Amino acid sequence: MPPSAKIDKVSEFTTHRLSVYLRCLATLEAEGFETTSSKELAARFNLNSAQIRKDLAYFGQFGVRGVGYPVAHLKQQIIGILGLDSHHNVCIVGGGNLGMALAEYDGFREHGFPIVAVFDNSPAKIGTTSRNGVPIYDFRNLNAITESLKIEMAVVAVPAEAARKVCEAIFDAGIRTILNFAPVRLLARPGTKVQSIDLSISLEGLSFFLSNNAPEAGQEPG
Amino acid sequence: MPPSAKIDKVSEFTTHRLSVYLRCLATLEAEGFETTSSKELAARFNLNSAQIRKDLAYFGQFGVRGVGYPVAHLKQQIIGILGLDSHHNVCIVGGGNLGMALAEYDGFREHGFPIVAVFDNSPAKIGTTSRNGVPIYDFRNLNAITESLKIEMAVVAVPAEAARKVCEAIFDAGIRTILNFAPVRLLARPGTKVQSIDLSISLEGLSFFLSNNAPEAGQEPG
DNA sequence: TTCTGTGAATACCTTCACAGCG
DNA sequence: CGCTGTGAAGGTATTCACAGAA
Repeated sequence: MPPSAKIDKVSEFTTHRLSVYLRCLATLEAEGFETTSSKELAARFNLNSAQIRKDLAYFGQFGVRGVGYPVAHLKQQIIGILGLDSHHNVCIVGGGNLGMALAEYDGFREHGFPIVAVFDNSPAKIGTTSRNGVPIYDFRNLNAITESLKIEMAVVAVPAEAARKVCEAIFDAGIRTILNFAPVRLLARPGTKVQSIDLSISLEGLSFFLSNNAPEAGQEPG
Repeated sequence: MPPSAKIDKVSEFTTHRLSVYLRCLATLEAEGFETTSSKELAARFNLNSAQIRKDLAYFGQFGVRGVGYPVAHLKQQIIGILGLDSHHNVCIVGGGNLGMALAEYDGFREHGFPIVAVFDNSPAKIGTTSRNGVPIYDFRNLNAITESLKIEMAVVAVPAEAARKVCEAIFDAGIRTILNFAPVRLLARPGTKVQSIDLSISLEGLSFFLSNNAPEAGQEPG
């Protein structure tokens, strides 16, 4: 069977874990390991070894029974599966506080996602660059610049009110993936994908924890 | 029964959704609505109405059968449940690229999570402030400053290699909640909570999507 | 009647446990 | 033997569907 046969069935949980495995394999490779096992990988984080085997089995038979997985080869396979063998140009939409912060963060580039443009609608900003040299363009030129710079992903960092409209414009420009920081549930069109990172939700989840878990025992309910 | 009786059973999915409901209620209140229903809330995002009723039922009986939920009251209840009726002081550990970007992002403060300190170990940075005036302290003074500034949450923005050690130090200082940006699985101690935001994983998930979903139909497997 | 609150049913994800290959 | 790959079992989250209160 072709390795892509099961690919529709893989959940986001699985693909997220693939990223984690990839990281671990990079470490193992750097440490000189040539082979590893699902058990060893599982021990490195807090995971079940069957989970790892199952995740990998969605994409092919990478292991050798009785032996384990060849580190370098498996790493290369996961890179291929995740599409990380080539760069993906990214733009940031929204040159405000968060947008500029993200534009100036090197982590994107280091992981193969270079930020090639910021889009904003403020005349004061358009034509300038971020501190690390990313040019700020007029959002109205999104379509043309997306094409000329081969942009494949957009990071949405606009206020909540604007997010939905901006999202539509991004899809219209032919960008099919969005990393959304606006506190809004954006709905992907068929053939597109939205991944949301919601700082408020994360913080409020921690706040909930603080409210409902006293520092040291104590509060008996009822 | 006391409203806290079921509180142990609520999953993170539920608390995250509570944040979403809260936002929606704030909008509805601003729009002048006095009452809403699980159906109406469900329609606003893409959710099932039973889900909403169930989520809310963990914490009490806020609705009126045949009528719905009183917007202002429910909003206030959720604020209470999430512990958002008071501020939570936050520190950022790691004054690098991402850490400073986050320190200069106003969103935290606007949502009731003021950033009161950045910790770093670089002598060049210690004693200076971020562009918006957050002081940068020596990480070795974490314990004392945590106490004097009443810090309740830490944002971890250090390189992967340092994250685990930093996490331990944060817990030792008495901070019980961490928002982790380092690409490492951190394990919470009993009585503490770690919430991770992993930009690489999010980006790689989008990359996977791009690799496995052609722009318009086409790739027949097999 | 309308809409909540909730047991039952379903779908999904994870873990177990083992057959089968090297 | 050891470890992978995988069906079966177990958990958890979501959705259905309806009894019951206003």
